[in-house]
Amino acid sequence: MLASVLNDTGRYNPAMALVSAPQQTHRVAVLVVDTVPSFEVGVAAEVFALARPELDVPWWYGFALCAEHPGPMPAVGGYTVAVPHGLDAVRDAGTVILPGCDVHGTPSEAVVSALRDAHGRGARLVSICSGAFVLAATGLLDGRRVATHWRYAELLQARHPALHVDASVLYVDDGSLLTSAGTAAGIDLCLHLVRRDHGADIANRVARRMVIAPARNGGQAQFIETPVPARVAEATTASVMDWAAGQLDKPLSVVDMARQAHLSVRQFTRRFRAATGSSPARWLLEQRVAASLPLLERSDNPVEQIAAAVGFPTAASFRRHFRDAVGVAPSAYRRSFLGGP
DNA sequence: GGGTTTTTCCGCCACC
DNA sequence: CTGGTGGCGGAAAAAC
Repeated sequence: MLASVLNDTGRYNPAMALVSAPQQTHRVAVLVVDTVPSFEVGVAAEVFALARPELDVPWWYGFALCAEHPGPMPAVGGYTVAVPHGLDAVRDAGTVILPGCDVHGTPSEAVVSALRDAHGRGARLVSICSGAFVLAATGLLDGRRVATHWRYAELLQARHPALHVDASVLYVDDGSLLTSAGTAAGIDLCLHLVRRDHGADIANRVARRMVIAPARNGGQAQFIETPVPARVAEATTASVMDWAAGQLDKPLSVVDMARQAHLSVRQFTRRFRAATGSSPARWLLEQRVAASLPLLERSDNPVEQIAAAVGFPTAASFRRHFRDAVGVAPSAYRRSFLGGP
């Protein structure tokens, strides 16, 4: 195990970064404008720069860390990063990531025009946290829904009144312009890009290797996908998921969901997997367990009653699946809340 | 726990 | 030929 972990740490070679992905759309440039935000740059490097020989994909990303003036730059944490690339990397990239920066800074004209040019060429512009301030300076976000860190939402809105700043979502996918909330939401957004490029299955495997949840708890409500022409599989699946999530108290089966989608069970299962990377029954089970958590925490209804309320056929099967998913029995879980510190 | 029945999943193939 | 679709059957999982 240890050996495989060590082998997996993939060396980053700046000289190779821009040639390892043959096509422009596969190149990711991370553009820093002042102090290097260690965590966010690290997230992008982890998702896009790490070698992933275990995945059976036709291509993976090229990666370039860049700044207007390449060379040593201070990083959060008190060390120095030798930024290897200049704005050329932005011109060559299909995806440009703007990690957090000083919200009181003003991006230079060179940076702004490099970003506008990249977007004009069809590149995706992606911000994490306060990176939205740099993106907003280009004017490209005007009239659009935008995510940023909740601490900066008001400031961003005040400075760019034409934006619709939404502080309640993890990220917003507006096709070629994507914005995300505070630091860790950058992980969600980077995985979302992988999902768009390679499908849910590959994205889930990347998430698993990063040892994080493939999609954050709470389902659709926490992120918004605007106009992007949603793929058929995602549209049908999403509406059935909404429908099913609204009546978890009933013992719905995969057959019921397929009927709701007006598809054969076979075809529905196929689309569901294409859209989510999981199977309908597994997803239903996860939803039921997730729905039981607040009931256990906030009510003292008997476990049997909660089992029925979230659609388990019997309390025995609820206990079994709860233990599988959470690690402890429902009663023990509740006790840990009542006892509380 | 252990055995039986039912449900789910997925490769495969035939059909537009 | 390509690509979406539906059904079959057996393995695996869940329910009982």
